[in-house]
Amino acid sequence: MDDREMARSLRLACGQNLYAAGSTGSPWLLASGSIRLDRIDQDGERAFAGLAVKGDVLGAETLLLGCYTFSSTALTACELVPWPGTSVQTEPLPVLKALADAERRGADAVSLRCGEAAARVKRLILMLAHSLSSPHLPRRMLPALTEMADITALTVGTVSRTLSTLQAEGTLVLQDRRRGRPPARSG
Amino acid sequence: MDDREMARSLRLACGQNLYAAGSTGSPWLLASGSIRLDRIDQDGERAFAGLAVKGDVLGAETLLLGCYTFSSTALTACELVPWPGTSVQTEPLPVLKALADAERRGADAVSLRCGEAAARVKRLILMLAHSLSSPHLPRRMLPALTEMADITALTVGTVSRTLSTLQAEGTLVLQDRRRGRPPARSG
DNA sequence: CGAGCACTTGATCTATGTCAACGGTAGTGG
DNA sequence: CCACTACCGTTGACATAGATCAAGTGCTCG
Repeated sequence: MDDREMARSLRLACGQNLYAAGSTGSPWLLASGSIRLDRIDQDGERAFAGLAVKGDVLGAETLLLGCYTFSSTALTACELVPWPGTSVQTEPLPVLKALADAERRGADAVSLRCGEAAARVKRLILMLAHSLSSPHLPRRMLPALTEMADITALTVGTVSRTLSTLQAEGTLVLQDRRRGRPPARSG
Repeated sequence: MDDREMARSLRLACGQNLYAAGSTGSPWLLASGSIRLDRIDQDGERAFAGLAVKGDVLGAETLLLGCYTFSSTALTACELVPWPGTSVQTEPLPVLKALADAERRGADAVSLRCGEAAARVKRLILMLAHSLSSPHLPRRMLPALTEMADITALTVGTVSRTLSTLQAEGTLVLQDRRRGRPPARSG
């Protein structure tokens, strides 16, 4: 990333939207944080469709379609840079990277719906914190329980109980227990 | 598709593998039928990762990586043609089509894990039969119950009961009730 | 200080899993 | 042609993970 791109980079607070499905725009590279992708299902409901983490490319489909297929919302604070940046857009290689990302993302999202509640929540936390080595996790790294519940197809209550169990076992150590109300959203 | 490609096209019987994760190869376009994609999860288990239907591109990641990311197995009889065929591989457009397919596939796979058993099974059947207009569905269009159970994260018993209910309701009409043992597999 | 939201926790209910028995179909080998 | 075998699918009885409903705590903001 050169200086121009650095200047065009974008920060999102937890809960902010990056873009909405159908709106026009261009692709982004997620430099840090985690983002939730949603689409409108056949019932008109906004439904979870994927999870993007550090290093992933988002919205590459705009190169083909001009507009975004999914909506995207920051699960935690995020940093984004324009993509593919200075390299020529007609080269296939960066697009193939986006393709590989999209495939892995889809498979990961499916795996968050497999198995028991504890396994699902653990897997989600590992995906969100996969760069961290210690089990000590700042609470702010995790999205709200409502989000985690949505992503894992569990309920808030179950996620809460599961997290308590994991902490009691020592599997997970969260540093600041409570979240409180998030900062006011501007999106 | 020109004559050369037609000649290189491939037919798969229900249950046959097209390729295995990690093996070398090139992309395919699924001309008819449905294919299940799997990957090896962190426990070494083969886990459902996506569902490809008529018109989808499979294995586009080989253009980047040389080898397949997922394993692929025919859920029903399939016809495949090499992709991107005669068009130049360095052009980004076909790759972008593969990208869009991969994204939709991921979101569809997630949606098959949402909601109650009946809704999940219904959604799967619609995806497999989306080209059909009538509710009358030849049983051979559907994959084995074990596959459907795996894909929807239900059990064989539940899928069976759900299908019975849907048929009793008249929501679904299957034409030949039973499947029996599938033909001997050569792959 | 009051309102609203995020989270926790308890009691109860239920959809679905588990376990098990059975029948039907297709392939196999005599 | 007829067992024999191996699955695939169906169905029932029972167990349970997680949903639902509900009450309560503690943030943060205005």
